[in-house]
Amino acid sequence: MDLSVLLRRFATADQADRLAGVAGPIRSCPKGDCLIREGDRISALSILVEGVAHAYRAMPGGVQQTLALFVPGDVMDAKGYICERSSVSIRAATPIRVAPIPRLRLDELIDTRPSMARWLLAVMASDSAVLEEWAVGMGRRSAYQKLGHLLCEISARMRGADLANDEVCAFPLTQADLADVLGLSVVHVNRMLQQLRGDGLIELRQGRLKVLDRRGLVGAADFDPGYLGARVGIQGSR
Amino acid sequence: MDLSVLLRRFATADQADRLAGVAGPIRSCPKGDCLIREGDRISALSILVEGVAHAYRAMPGGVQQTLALFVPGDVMDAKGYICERSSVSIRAATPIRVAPIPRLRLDELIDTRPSMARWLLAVMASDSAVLEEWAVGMGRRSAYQKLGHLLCEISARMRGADLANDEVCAFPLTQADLADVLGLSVVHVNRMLQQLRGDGLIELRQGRLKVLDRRGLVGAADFDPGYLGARVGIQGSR
DNA sequence: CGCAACATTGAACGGTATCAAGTATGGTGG
DNA sequence: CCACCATACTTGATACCGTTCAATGTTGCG
Repeated sequence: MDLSVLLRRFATADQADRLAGVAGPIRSCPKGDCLIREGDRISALSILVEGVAHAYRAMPGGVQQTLALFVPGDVMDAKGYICERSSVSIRAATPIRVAPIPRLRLDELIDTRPSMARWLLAVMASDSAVLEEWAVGMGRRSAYQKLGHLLCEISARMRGADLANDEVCAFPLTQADLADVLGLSVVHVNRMLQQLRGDGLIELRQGRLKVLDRRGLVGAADFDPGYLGARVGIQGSR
Repeated sequence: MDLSVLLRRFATADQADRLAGVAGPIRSCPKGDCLIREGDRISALSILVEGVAHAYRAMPGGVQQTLALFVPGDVMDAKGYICERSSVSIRAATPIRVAPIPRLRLDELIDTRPSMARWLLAVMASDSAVLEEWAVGMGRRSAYQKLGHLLCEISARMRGADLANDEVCAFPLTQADLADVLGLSVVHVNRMLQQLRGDGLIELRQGRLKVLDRRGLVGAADFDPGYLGARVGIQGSR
C-alpha cells in the first residue's frame, strides 16, 4: 500500500505526497516487539503502514493500561513527537510495518508550509478525540458497555482504514489485550464477551470479529461515531 | 493580571505579546454559567484569565463526566478550536474572566508565523498529557488513589499558575465536582476524603486545600509531576 | 505428541454504588 | 437578629459489579 494514499485521511493529496516524499525507509517489526519505550527520545514521526499496534503505560504492580490503538494510516504518538519524549510504550500487536518521518525533514516542512502544521494539529485533535471518548468510557460506563463501545470503535476504524468488508473485520487483540485497554480483568472481559454473544450482537473467534446487530450494539454501548474520522476543519485562512 | 504574562507558560514573551495583541475584549461569567455547550461552533480560542472552569460531557441518565479542569493561563478547549466544533460543555466553577482570540486573527498568525503553530501544538500536547494521565487513572487506580492524584495535580497546577503559596491553595471544587471528575459517587468521594484526612495527608475545608504531607500524598497516589508544566519542546528548526 | 498461549468456568471476596437519613453552613428576606 | 431555605457535607445499611484465585478446556504449532 502506498504511503501517500494512507496519509490522505487527514492530509490533502498534495500534502500526503510531500510527507511521503520525506519519509525514511519502511521498517518491519515482528509481533510483540516494542518500537518505543516510555521515556525514549523521539526523533521521527511514525506512521503505521501495516498491522495493528498499541500504546500503553506500565503501572506499578505489573499491570498495564493501554492508551491508544493504531491501525494502518495512523500517526503513532504525535504527542511524543511534539514533546520530543514519549510518555508511553508502543508495541506491535501483530507484525507491523512503520514509516518514519525524520524530525529534521518534518520540522522544516512545518516551518515552511503552514498547511503542514495544520495537518499535525488535525492529527493531534483526532487523537485527543479518541482519548477523550476513552476517558468518558472508563469513568461512566459499565464493563458491558465499555466492551461494546470498544468493539464499535475498532470496527469503525478498521472500515475507515479499508480493512473491513461489510460487518466483518480482522480482530488481532486477545482478551488480555482487551482487558488492558478497558482496565478490566481478563476473566470479566471473557464473561462480558459471552454476554454480547448471548445477546446476539457479535460473533468473535479466532481473530475475526463479525457484528451481527450493529443497531443493537451501538445502542447498548451508547456509541456515537461522530468523534472518529470526522474530517477535521482548520483548512487555512488564505 | 496581564494576558501576555499569563500566556508565557507555553509561549515566549514575544509570542505572548502578539497573542495578547489580537485578543478580543475580556468577558466575565458568573459562577455556574456555561460558556460553551456540546456541539457549539467555536469561533475563538478562549484563554482563562481568572477563576476555575471545567469541561464535561453529559451522559445519558443525567450523570456527567468531567474531562478537563482549567486554571488561569490555560487555553480552554484547543481541540474544539481546531475541530471548529466542541465535543464538551465548559462551565465556570467560580466566577471567571475569559479572553477570546478570534479565529480570523489567530489563523492568520498561524499561517504567517510557524512559531505560532508550534505554540498551539505545544498547548495540544500538554492537554493530551493531562488527559492521558486521567485515562490511566480511571482505569487502574483505586478511588483513594484517584482522589490523591487529582489533589496533587490541582495543587501543582495552582502553584504553576501562581495561585498557591507554599502548600495551601484555593480549592473551589465541591465533593460533587470531584465525583464528576473521578467517575465516583459523591458518597464515596466523601469517605475517601476523610480517609486522606485521617492518614494525615491533607486538610480540606471551606474551599481551601492544605497539603500536610506531600511526600506521603505523592507516594500514595503514585503521582509523577513530570507530565505537567514540562515546557514542551518543538522549538523550531530555523 | 506435547507444549504454550488463549479461552472458559466457578466460588469467594471486596470496593463502590445506591438509598436514605441526618448535620453543618451560608445566604436571604422579614 | 432571627427564621428559613438551599447547598454542601456526613453517616449507616445493603446490594451489586468486578476482582482474585484456582482449575479446566481449547486451539495452534514446532
